[in-house]
Amino acid sequence: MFSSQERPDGVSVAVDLVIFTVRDGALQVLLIERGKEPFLGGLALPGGYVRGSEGLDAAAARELFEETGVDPARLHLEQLRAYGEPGRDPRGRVFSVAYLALGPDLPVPVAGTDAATAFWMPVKKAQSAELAFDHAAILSDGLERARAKLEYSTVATAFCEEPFTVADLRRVYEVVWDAKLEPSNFHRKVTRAEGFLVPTGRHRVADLGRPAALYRRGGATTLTPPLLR
Amino acid sequence: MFSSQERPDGVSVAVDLVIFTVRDGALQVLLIERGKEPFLGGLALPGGYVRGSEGLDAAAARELFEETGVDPARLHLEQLRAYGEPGRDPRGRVFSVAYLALGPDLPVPVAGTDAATAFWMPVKKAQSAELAFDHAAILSDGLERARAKLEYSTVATAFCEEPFTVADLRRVYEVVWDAKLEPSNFHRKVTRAEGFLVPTGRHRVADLGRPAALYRRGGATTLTPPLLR
DNA sequence: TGAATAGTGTCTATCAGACATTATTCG
DNA sequence: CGAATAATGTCTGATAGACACTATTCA
Repeated sequence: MFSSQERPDGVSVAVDLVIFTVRDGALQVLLIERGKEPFLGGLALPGGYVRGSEGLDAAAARELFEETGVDPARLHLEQLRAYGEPGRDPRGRVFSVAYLALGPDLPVPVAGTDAATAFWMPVKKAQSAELAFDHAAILSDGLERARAKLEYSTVATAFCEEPFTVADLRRVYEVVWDAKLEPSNFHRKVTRAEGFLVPTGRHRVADLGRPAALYRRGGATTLTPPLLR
Repeated sequence: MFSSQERPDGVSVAVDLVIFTVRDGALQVLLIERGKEPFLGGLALPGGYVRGSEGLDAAAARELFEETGVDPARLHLEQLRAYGEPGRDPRGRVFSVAYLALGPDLPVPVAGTDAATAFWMPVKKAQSAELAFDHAAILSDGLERARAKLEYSTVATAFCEEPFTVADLRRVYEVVWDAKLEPSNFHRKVTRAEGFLVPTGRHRVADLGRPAALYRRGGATTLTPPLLR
């Protein structure tokens, strides 16, 4: 049905995941130590081939579950972009569609199906490390996407376990943007933004200081007005 | 080297292009009438298979040139996203990476290499028409990306042939956003935005009214402060 | 001069950051 | 009470939209 010129052979498509969480006061990314060639023993983003019967989103959700054991419904998962430079994978022509996943501090992930070891690493450290394939570029794109989305969307709440406080949310912004934010102005802006936070009416008592009001995620996905960096 | 389970066979990767221009006071998209099955005679976005030796960006640039005869360097070209639902192409497992191209009112495009007929169609009309594959969704995603990017980036100038006037640029915003903008406030904002417009010192005399100052694109890619819809 | 478009100035409500102040809890 | 954090209030400068006004051209 196709000439080989029109429809190139030997092509495969994978998904790679940039999974971020806030942990120990730092933005961390889930990495694996590769259990096979190429880059055996090297650091890489989790991922795998898309199966014949599944779509890209489904493949990303499946890989997410296999690598972390976490229900994908509890995380924010969105497509980042596709990568397809001819030399990006020494095995041949492998296209990769990268996904960005954001979630609360997750249980330490289990070993994946590739018998690879998965673990969290601070993003700053991961950017200095040598990552396999073009994963350094994918990580960089994922970080920039996450930073940008915090401005004009409500995804920052994906990093928070419900219920959460305004200070919890502020620490997410501070860690992702690597910047200090004025607590009182931040409080005013996020509580006034329509559909961002829903008060639970309850409070969380800390070791010190006035108890903070607890919130759940609101229904809005876009943040109006945006919170500018 | 690979088991068939790990690396699925019979997979191909294509690029599809959402090419927008402003023409006759409306946002228009480049469509082709398909010259072969499937969807023979139907309307579709231009596109084609990625070749063995080229990357995604290169494939998009090549297809752009083949469909429009226009030097890709003169257009803004960026990746939109990847599409890969199993049933999206009746020929089999075809992944598509969609690109968004924005350019000034281009010469009427030439027939493509697939012996297909290419032509401009107003976006509103194209959204009512039946498009092949999942191209209606791709067009919709492209339109939303273009609308959003006009807010916080300088890409709107990609629609203007240099040199251009502030009114030319305003008409781009009005057509893409489908909204009227206050001319005087628009003028103030775009001329003050750092790196957006570079004055040429020259003016364009119209049939009527005071001659308008002519500008070229500035070096900035992000628009600060953003122009909100 | 009148019509039309370009460009500037002005007014006001709103919103940002900065920071003071009050509220609530624990030790 | 003192320390610490949460939450509200206040002040000021910047900006947005609305719109008046001036500038420049052609017929």
